[in-house]
Amino acid sequence: MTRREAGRTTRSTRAMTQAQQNPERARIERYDPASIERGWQARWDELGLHRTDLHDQSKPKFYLLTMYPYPSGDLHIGHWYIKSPTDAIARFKRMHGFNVFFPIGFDAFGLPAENAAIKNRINPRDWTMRNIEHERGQLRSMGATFDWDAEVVTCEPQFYRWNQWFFLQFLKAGLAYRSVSPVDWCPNDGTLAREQVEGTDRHCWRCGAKVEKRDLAQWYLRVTKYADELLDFSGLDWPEPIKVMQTNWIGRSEGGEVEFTTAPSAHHPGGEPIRVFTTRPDTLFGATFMVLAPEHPLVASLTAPERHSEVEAYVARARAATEIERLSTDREKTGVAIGAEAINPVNDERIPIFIADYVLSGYGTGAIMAVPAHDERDFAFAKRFGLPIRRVVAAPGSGATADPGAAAGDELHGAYTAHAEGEVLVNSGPFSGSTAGEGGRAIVAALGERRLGKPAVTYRLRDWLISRQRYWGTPIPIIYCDRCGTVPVPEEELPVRLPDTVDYRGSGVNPLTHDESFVNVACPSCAGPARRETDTMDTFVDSAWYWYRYLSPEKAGAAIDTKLAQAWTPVDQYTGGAEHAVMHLLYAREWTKMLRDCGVLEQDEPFKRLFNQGQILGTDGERMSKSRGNVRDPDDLVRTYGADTVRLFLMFMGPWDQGGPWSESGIGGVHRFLGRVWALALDPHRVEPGDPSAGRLPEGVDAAGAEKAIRRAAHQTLREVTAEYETFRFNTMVAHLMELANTLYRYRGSSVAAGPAWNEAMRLMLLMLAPAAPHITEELWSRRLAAEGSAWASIHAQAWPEVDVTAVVEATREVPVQINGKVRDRVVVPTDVDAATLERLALEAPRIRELLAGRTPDRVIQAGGGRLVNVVVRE
RNA sequence: GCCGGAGUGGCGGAACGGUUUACGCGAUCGACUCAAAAUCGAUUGAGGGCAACCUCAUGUGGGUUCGAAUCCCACCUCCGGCACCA
Repeated sequence: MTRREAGRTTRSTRAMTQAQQNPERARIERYDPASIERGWQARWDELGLHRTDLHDQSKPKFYLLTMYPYPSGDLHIGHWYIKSPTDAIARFKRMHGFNVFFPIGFDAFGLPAENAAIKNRINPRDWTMRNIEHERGQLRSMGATFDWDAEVVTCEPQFYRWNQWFFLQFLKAGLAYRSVSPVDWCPNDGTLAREQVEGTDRHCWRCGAKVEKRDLAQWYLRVTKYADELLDFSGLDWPEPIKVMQTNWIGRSEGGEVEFTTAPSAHHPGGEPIRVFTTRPDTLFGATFMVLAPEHPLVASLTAPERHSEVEAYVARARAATEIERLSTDREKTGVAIGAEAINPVNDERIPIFIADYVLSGYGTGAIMAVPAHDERDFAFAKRFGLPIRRVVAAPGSGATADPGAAAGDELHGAYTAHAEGEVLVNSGPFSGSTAGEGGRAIVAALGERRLGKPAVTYRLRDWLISRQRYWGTPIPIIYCDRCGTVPVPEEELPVRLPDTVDYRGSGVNPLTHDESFVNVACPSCAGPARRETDTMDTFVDSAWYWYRYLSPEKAGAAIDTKLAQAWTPVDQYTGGAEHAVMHLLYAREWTKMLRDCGVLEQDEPFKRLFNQGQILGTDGERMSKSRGNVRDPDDLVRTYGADTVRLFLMFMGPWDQGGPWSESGIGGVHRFLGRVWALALDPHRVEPGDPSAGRLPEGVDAAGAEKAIRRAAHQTLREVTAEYETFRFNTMVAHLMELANTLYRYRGSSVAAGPAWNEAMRLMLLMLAPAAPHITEELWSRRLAAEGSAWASIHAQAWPEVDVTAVVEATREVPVQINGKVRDRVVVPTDVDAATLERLALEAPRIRELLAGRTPDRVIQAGGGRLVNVVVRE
């Protein structure tokens, strides 16, 4: 026992003795979190209570992961909202005998560091490291049981070298590739990351300039390969909304691919195939024009000479327009004819070809057949440009028939897109008259025979663009040589380190591009002069696998200790915000699948169970952010109330998955509750002067009855609270503990106070509260042990208590009696009453007899095995 | 526009189809105190009644049921995501 411990024991023993001898006068010290929390945090650290032996097989493992923070400088109350309940889960699981691994780290690469560096002329690394140091202190002040030995900081070369190594594996496996594509570009600051483009008008976050598109050679990861597999969530216990969002993001769409050909003309020989993707092959006869994306590769060669200037102007305009402008549905359709025609393979009809920005180059084939009668967008375009509209699907009984003249498009006020039962094809040559479903399949089959069409599936999911024109990220390990082309950096030369000195030249341009010592390098293959890739990786790369690195953060020979990964992953429980639904959480799944395909891992999925806590907003209802000035600093709250109160308040506020605007009006109530627990534990005999019934047992209750009631309350609470921890219903968990405290308060100062039942209840109270409020419970636990003369042992190393079912049963219970569904009386009956007796007792209840006034009930219903009786009587 | 989620006291929120409003905040009153704070106790959905009690209330309107905050249909509002994806 340490000196401090010894001192504490003497003090607390003395306080208790005084209280027992002189209940009227004795005053215990008040609950003062500041004087106990630091001490216990240091003690836990010393003892290594939270260091996990990953090789310990004697206990079942539990990998608990919470999303690591970005070190922006200050954690706000929202971070605590995620982390303190998660820590309670860790402690709860440990008390259940699990070997819990609960690591933490820092998502240390990213834009704010560079932004601050440019503004304040400091190195992004120094800025980041200083913030991390500060946040470590904040996280420790919370009293969380993070295993700091496993900490991972992603901007360290020992971490990011493995990003590079993975990239090289992906390159070998054909999962990484380079391609020219349009990226967001700011005229002042150069290329922007996706998150640097703000607002619906898509402006640069730093200078406010309009962002446009530029073609750049970029590195991609071939994640679309996993589209179908990513749609499979079987075996994952994830929130339904996240699964829905990912499913929509992946956007699988089934249809057919149809090959049109270009018609010969004065400037073009024709015969060039143009493939289109459609989900409505049944409407093929209704195609009256074709639209290509402005970026479609055939646009230049197909455009008629006299149309060139107009087409080029349109393409340039489409390129400059912001994406939102382009994609906005309420904007009027624009486009130009390119002076060429396509031939529809089903009827050899020649239809004009347009380019229009409502057709996207990145989806399907970048070309569509336009069926204005059955597609709203095509309809709007046709109306605008005066193009024919031909109806080819008719609802039964609509009057439209196979007769071509009967269904002129002019009659339509909008596209007919509904799918009515039994709708049939019209104006569709040999397919007219068949139902839409059959006809569609028959059309695809007919085209298939001529090799002009086939069933096809497309996805909205795109490959992952990982190139960022930024300094503060993982350098992409590639060298460009004039003689050898694109050469990967040899694995043994990893890591490609970020240079320590950074010269921003006062602008946002990637400083790596003008760092000669970084850029100039000898080609690994021919030793001639070559240049390094200066792009770095998206920071979502780091978070796509960081939890594997926690298992062996120092390991030098490999990214992941595969043995430990096999034993410890997938993660059993992941907690974090839903804002990462389709970014981080999807990238993480993709990365694990890519690692599996490269033979690094065996598992298919990273996170078995996921929980999304709600988001704490500012008092203004907006997202908390420094720039809005609405962040709440947890340090202040901890100074005022102590970490236990803050932790408990965050759990008590409301359902964990809900969040909402920050309001601390109730925090005093939670603090008061802990003060009451403190008083119950240390001063059970006190008689409050303000309570007329204080110090006496409730009317008509003897000591034995009181003890029984106390035990019942304690064990009932234990039953509820255990279930609530398991299902993360922390708000009602706290409420139940408050109720138990209220119950005990009724017996405070009475003859049963500090008696056997009371002591048992207090023991359970402390154990139940321990995961949520670890400091106060540890303090009271240690005093309790000292008072008993037992050796100290941490409350957090205790086993979770068992419910004594015999304590919970009651001899009698109260049953509400309803007449026609309205409660009119209650009867007290033996717990084991049979249905017939219950009915008789219910009908004999005074109010019931009075209200029935001699009438015979039509029915008597007993609900829930006799928990309620409803007497039905007709008026 | 499409896809999710949510609407319960003055407020945060409880409630396996079965006693609506647990727990907490706030408010009012009382005890302790010279006083205040802290602490302790009581009351607190709305309306009516001296009372015991009665009536009405879970966004709106219907429905199913002995019984609906809960299930079904239609609508309104708020929050989140996607947004011309052929």
